[in-house]
Amino acid sequence: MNALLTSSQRQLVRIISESGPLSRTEMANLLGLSKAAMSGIARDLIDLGVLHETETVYGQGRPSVRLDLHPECAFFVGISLLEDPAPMILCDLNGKIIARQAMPLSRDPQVIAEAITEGLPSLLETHPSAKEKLSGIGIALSGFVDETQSNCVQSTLLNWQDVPLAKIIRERTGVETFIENDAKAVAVSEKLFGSAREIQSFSVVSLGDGIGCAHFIDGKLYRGNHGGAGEIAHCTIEPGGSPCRCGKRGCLDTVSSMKAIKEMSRAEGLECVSLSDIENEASTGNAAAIRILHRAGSGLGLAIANLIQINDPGLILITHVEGSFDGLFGTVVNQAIETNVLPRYAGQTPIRIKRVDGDVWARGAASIAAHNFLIGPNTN
Amino acid sequence: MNALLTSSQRQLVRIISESGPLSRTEMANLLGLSKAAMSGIARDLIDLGVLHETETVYGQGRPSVRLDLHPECAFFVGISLLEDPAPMILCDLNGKIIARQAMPLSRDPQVIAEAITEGLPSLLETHPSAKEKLSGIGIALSGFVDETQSNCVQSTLLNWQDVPLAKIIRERTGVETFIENDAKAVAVSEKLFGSAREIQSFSVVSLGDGIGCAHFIDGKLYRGNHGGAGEIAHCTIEPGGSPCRCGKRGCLDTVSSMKAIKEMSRAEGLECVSLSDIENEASTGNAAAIRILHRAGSGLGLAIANLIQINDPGLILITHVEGSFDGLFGTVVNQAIETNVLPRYAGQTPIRIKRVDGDVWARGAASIAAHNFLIGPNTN
DNA sequence: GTTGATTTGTTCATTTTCTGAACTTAGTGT
DNA sequence: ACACTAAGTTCAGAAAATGAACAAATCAAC
Repeated sequence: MNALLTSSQRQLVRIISESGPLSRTEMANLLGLSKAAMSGIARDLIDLGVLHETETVYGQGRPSVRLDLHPECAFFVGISLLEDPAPMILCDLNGKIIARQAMPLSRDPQVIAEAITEGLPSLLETHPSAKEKLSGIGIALSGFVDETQSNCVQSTLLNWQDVPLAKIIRERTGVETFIENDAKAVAVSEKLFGSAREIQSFSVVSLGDGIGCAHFIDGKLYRGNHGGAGEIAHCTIEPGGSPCRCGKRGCLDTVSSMKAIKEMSRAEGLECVSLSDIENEASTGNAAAIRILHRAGSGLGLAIANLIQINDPGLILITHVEGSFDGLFGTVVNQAIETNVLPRYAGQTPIRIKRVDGDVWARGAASIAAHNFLIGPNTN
Repeated sequence: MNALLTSSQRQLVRIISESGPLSRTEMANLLGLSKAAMSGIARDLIDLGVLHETETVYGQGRPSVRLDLHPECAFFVGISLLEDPAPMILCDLNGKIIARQAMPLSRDPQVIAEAITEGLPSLLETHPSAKEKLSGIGIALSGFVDETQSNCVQSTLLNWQDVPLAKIIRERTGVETFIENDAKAVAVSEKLFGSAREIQSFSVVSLGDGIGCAHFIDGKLYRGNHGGAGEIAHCTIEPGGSPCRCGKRGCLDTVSSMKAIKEMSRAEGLECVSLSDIENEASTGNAAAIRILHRAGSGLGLAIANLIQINDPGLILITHVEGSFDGLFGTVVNQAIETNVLPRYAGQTPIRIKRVDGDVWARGAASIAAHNFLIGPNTN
């Protein structure tokens, strides 16, 4: 369906998805086209059901009519391979989740493809036009993905090496499929559906059992030369520090990930299932808890400060699933960022904290499919 | 002159400047145009004197003829405001330096504009067609420059705050003028004229009295949200370390810049005018010299390792004016990079060392003008 | 109210740009 | 000398964008 759009039509879809609803005149200016050309392109896209007219904006002169993407012109399926069972969601172009189900996780690509094929019909049944308008499947996983978003180059969690997962699923289901690293998928969903819509360059730091990070640069996901951009978790934060599972020492992952915080707590004899537990201990004055949170927060703050110094992003978005960010940990993180960023910049880079729910990964996965639908593989 | 090129013509110029000489068929494929369209566009550009035919490549079938930019279709002037007197060079589209002269440095933009206007005629006289084909002036300076490459937002060295230098010079000389941060200018010249031509994403780290850094990402200079991308010099490398002139502590600048190395040497009673001096001391076993070089090298290596982890560039190009990089310092830098990069990546990111001469900044400045001529301000 | 100013969006003839197909050109391989 | 291959050209026709005139929908002012 996307293939039958002309290049101008695709450009238009792209700027609307980036800038939100726009009038025809605004779009003409943004694309450098004449009003006459715009008029035709907009009409065609409305006829195709891709665009629709929304609010009317009154000013001096004839009011302008904003055009927006029709949320139900395309549907996407997103699957997260980070949990077992693997969540599987159906959502529309606005990122609205329409249906949710789960499938068994497997390490065998063929079995995954089979499970998806089996799960699809019941998922698509939840909306009358989802089946015919299904435009892509997205998959989020922990690991490295190549630039075609088709092959998983390496995944420790899944024990994969050069697995052409997207191709296998594409062949099995007949639906366009793309895979992506978990953190990068979250960044794309924040750009497409979330709070970073209008920001061209930003970084997402996702805090969970591990620490993920991904960058948008000049409006595009930057994947890095080997797909490894954003591997902040293995920045050395404490030179000569504790050994990390990656083989080196003092990685951010050994200090500030939830996994590390839990382990350090356990070593100190503290009960810690979630961040709140140790925050509670700290608030009652437990020295060990305070020490752990301080160390973790300073580490994460330093890493983010380095990121700011190196890339000067327009926003740092910290996403977390754990309890809260208002306690000692969050405070220390913010302080550490402040003290390690060039004073000229301190406070200049907005830091936004966002608590996310269990749907992040699946929704991120769906956004990968949506992104490929909206922007397409080619950057023409 | 550039203004009269059509958008297709400009696209073609851009891909040749990025990929080097190409045959018409190759260009047609890269741009997604038909051979017929290419034929016409190429003919027009050859008639305009922008392109010319170079080697003929024999294979099966009719041989293909590579087209390249005509080096003398445009000339550029580059000026470095980093030294007094300020070097001023004339170069062609290949970055070949045709003439060199100098002008007095000033902190008054009007005086600078005046000095340039006075210096231009004699510089342009050195080549018969330079005057009529002068296509831009580029200026490199130490400080922050806005995204239009026209205003200097802030420069400590020149004691400037929001100085519209490019506009002033443009008005005074009537020539298109762009300014840029020194490190970013070097990155552009390496992409355009240097050893990073074919690499889409890379970072340049320039080591001198200070430490500069700039990134190319997906074929474009990434300036950062406030023009501050690459301010690696003020990454915290030694938490709680020595105070830096920026106001914080333990910045890379206080450990690994030539300025820092020289100061540390002096504090230890060692004579140190250039890096070679202290390298010599170290090679004779002087413990203090070894300690200083170790500390400086580890710091720089750690910072570069962080950069690799965060951005996964396709190349790190370290430029330096000082003596050599084969001694202890260079060895320690490389070791520190190795030990602080995720083992999976270690050795995957090429590190290239390049000794540069005194023309770097002026040539970098000229490349900024060339870049604006070739790519244009608009990314259409 | 009515009128004028103002800006959005449409229509249509014209121009610009690109394509497809046939063709020419300049080689290689046998 | 002969077919074979691929590069590049030509040209008629299709596609896309433009400019200018115009219709539409509002505000502001009298």
